[in-house]
Amino acid sequence: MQDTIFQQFIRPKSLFKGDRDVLRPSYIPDVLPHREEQIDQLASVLVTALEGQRPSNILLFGKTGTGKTATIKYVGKELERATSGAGNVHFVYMNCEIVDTQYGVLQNLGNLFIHDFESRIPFTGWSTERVYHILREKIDETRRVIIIVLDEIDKLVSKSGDDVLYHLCRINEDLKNAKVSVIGISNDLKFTEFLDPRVRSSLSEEKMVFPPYNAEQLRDILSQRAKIAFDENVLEASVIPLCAALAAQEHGDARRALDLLRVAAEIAERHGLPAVAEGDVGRAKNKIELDCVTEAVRTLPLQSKLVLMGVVLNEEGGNAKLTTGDLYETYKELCQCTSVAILTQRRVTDLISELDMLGLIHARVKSFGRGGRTKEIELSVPNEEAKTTLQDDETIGQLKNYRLRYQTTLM
DNA sequence: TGTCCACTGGAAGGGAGGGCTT
DNA sequence: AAGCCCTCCCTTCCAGTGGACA
Repeated sequence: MQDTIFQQFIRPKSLFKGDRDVLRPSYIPDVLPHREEQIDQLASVLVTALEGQRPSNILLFGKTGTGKTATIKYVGKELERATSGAGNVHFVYMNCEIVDTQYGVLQNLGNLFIHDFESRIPFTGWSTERVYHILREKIDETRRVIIIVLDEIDKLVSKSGDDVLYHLCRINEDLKNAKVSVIGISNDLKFTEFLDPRVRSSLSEEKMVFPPYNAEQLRDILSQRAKIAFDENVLEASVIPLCAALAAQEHGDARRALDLLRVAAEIAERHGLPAVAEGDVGRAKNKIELDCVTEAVRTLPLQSKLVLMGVVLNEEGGNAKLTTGDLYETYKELCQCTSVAILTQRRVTDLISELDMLGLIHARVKSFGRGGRTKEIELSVPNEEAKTTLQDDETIGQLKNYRLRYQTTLM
């Protein structure tokens, strides 16, 4: 094989033993280290379902990567296993970041109980009230205890209010044969403040908080998965502790720790190395951060891209901090250049807030006394990265080598 | 102490676009 | 075809505001 034209393309032996999905956060292992307490607590509440009774509604809190989703899915699996054969408990999971409207949640839930394709609830067209009616009917027909898990429930509430939760919390009053209990999962401890008091008390019959993992616990989690994912001696001794330490710094995020390990291994593999070294973890960290930025920028709507481009070009022109007014002027200029409709300043302030929430820019309200009160805006990601990704957009691409006409500097 | 600037950010509502019902 | 419903994106209107300045 040596000296043939194929030599350079031969892929080195994979560093992964088998399925690399083991290192993805979506993988649910058979054992969840350091979540025994939470599992027991959940089991003690949900055991009621096995007796055919409605378990209390539960709210789970905890930052990202603290194992909330994995734990609840694990418990759900166990619960269904415990009832195998009888099947009198049905466990339903829904992520409210993906389905984030009232109608959407009811429609998706409803369709889980409708197996006949013809009579499925359409994704639009019906009144919410009607969808709720069907859902209630279908749930009642099951004659089971239904446990509905709403992940990222805070996203649903902040976007569409608490009407769905109100419906779901009082659905039992209208059911004759089935029983429903709701489990909400949230990153945000304070989200219940926005709920109607009746919904709040009903939903938080039981509350649980998932603490962040510390570095030691993260090491255990990584070691457990690494055993499944890699052969021995593929990881240098310092790799897992380093991944764990880096993730522990970020509020003990197990998801981040797993990503670091997986990406580090992929990098080492691509370089044809026989093992993963400490340096690969550093490279993985940079790659993950950069990928997050490019992905966030790439998927922005055009108007937001133009606003961001305004920030990028201002920074390039030496105007690193700008006000809403300045940015709006730049934005209008860019719209004219690209023949895009100009939005109002009110709308652009919302886009600025969205970019801020995505972490692409940093905008804080600042008062300049008689100079008025406005936002001070700066880019919070590398300029080059943002610009290159923005220019991949067909419309923004027209602005290559564009120099701003309007330029001011902040006092 | 009051004024005033340049906004901020809430509220209400319009209209386009998707699709169902009658 | 007309009449609904729901969501999304956007506009219009406007009360509220932190702090420099007179």
